[in-house]
Amino acid sequence: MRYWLFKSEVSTWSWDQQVAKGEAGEEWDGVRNYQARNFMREMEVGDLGFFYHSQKEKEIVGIVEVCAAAHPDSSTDDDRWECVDIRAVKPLPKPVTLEDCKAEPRLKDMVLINNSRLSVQPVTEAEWKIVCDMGGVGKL
DNA sequence: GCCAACGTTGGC
DNA sequence: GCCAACGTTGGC
Repeated sequence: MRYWLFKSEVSTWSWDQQVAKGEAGEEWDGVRNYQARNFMREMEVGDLGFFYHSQKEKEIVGIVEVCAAAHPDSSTDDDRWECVDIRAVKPLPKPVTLEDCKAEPRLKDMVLINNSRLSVQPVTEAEWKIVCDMGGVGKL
């Protein structure tokens, strides 16, 4: 079981849209970055991830679960690109902002802080627990 | 709206 | 295979 972080601009694909897809989930398509794609290839069904709103809100707003392993990205004919499907699990009772993460010394190595441009990134188990605590997430 | 960081492209 | 030019992302 591994942990991840999915980043999206609200105007492109928001948490609310993700929630509206319900149990079926939705393709995390449109990723055109090799590093991000490689992480998606490593994902397994059941892995959990944070859903992060970039640019305006800059906060982790919810938790998602990988519900389909990597497969060709249906938004392009280019077979280099693959994506996974994710479904919303639950929102964070208290969203954790980028600022909050920067203020927490134990999160200083988070990829989110150190490589802000990577749209799909790994999260360590320790980081996962800290952010869940900060966000008021109870049992999943 | 600006700019720094980064990834990709293409000429050599 | 190097590197300059360019485009994109995302924090500020």
